[in-house]
Amino acid sequence: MAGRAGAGTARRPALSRDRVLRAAVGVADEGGIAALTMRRLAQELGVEAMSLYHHVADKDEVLDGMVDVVVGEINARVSQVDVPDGAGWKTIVRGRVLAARDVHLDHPWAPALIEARNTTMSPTVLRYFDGLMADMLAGGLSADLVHHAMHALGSRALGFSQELFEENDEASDSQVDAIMQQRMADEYPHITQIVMVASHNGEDTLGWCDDQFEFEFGLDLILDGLEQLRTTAEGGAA
Amino acid sequence: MAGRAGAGTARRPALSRDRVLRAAVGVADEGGIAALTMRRLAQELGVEAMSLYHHVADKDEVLDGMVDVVVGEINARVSQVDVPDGAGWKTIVRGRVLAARDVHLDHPWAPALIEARNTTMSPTVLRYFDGLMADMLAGGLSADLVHHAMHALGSRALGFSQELFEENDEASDSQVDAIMQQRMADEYPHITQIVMVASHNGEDTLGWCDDQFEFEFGLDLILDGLEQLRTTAEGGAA
DNA sequence: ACCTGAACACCGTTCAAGT
DNA sequence: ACCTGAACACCGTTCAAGT
Repeated sequence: MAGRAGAGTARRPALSRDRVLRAAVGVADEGGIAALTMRRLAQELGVEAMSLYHHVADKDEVLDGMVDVVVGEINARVSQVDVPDGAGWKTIVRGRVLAARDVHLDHPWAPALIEARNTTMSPTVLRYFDGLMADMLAGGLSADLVHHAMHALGSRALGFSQELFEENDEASDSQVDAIMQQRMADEYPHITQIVMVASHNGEDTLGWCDDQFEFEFGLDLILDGLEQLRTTAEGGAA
Repeated sequence: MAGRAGAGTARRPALSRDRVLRAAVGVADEGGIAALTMRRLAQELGVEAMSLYHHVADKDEVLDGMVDVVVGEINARVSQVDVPDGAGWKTIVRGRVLAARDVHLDHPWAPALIEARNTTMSPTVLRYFDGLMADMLAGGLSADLVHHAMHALGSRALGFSQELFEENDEASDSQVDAIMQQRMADEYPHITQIVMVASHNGEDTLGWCDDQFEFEFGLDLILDGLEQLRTTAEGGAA
């Protein structure tokens, strides 16, 4: 239709903030967040590094924008989750949060980035939180309790919890294991005991945690606690 | 006693791994973690940057070491907390965790660093966790439940929770506020409602969260939930 | 208007020397 | 053995110039 090049037809899609951010997410998905340099990002877009600065102020804006892209995906997915008609607030909130968690599985760098920069005030994030709070208020929690609930959930509200026991690739070195295990048993008997029980329950000694189960366990613990506060005193802890 | 210089008397304390790490903590306490460069750290110690590499392999080792220093402080403080004699496991664990939290107040960079690098496997951190698990096991929680409990606590076990609603300095710009508040009320009605209630309860609109209260609220919610699981079915969630 | 090349000020780190 | 100076390979970013 349009005659001038780059009007609507676009031979190569013109550079834009949106395209920059999406490319950044792609780079991070492939190579991790450390692989994301301005030069690498430019290369991905077939352009010189300095061209990026016409669409984003600096790298910080790129990082914030990436969080926005991910939370945007979360919002999209959350709005598709259909809830059983008579579902209680716990079920609804649970569904939202687990949907959010699913998105993070595609972007393993996202949780750390969300925490590192405190991107809480972007419209995308605010929209997500607003929806979550709406569900709780509709469920009969007082405004006060909803406030505390958000704090109690912390990053769980956004679908992740910092895994303090991350997979440690080096740990599978089995020569060290034999010696280490004895050392461990001596010096940290209680950790050892817990690890033993956990590994009897399921997978092997290392990489022994079912992350999905543990996430849901913690989430349910908090939601159940909140429900109990709702039905009794309301507002204060303990 | 010793004749040779640098044996025990030490005119200027010789460079050592320990002195490097302590200096690093000092730099981060003053200027934040971003201020910590190898060159700045060397300068702090009155030495050339490259001298550091005789005591630490690289910057990563410095960062891991800093976490160790902080968790070392936590262990020191935790061991001083005296518990009332007939105290239950909840009180004991609560006391440990809140003592840990106190330490982080001196090192605001530490939580983010602990999460960024997964320093869970250092002896210092393992000792802390072992003690925490010991308290729970002694309190009658099954090994299985202790395992889930650690996951549910997440970073709270180490005395912090990522504040998703961090203080935002810029937000105090009151010219923007008037317009923003209306915008906020329109677009995010539930957030607005919760903020209003919270600000009526105590301090002003912004910086409206009592972090200490919220931390204890979340902690108690989890501990109470665990106690309930202990006294009933044990082991599984929900 | 958008994009570029060269350059600047900074990193962490290596290497060959110094004592 | 410990420490140093110069250098290398990378950053993010600025600036003057191209079209």
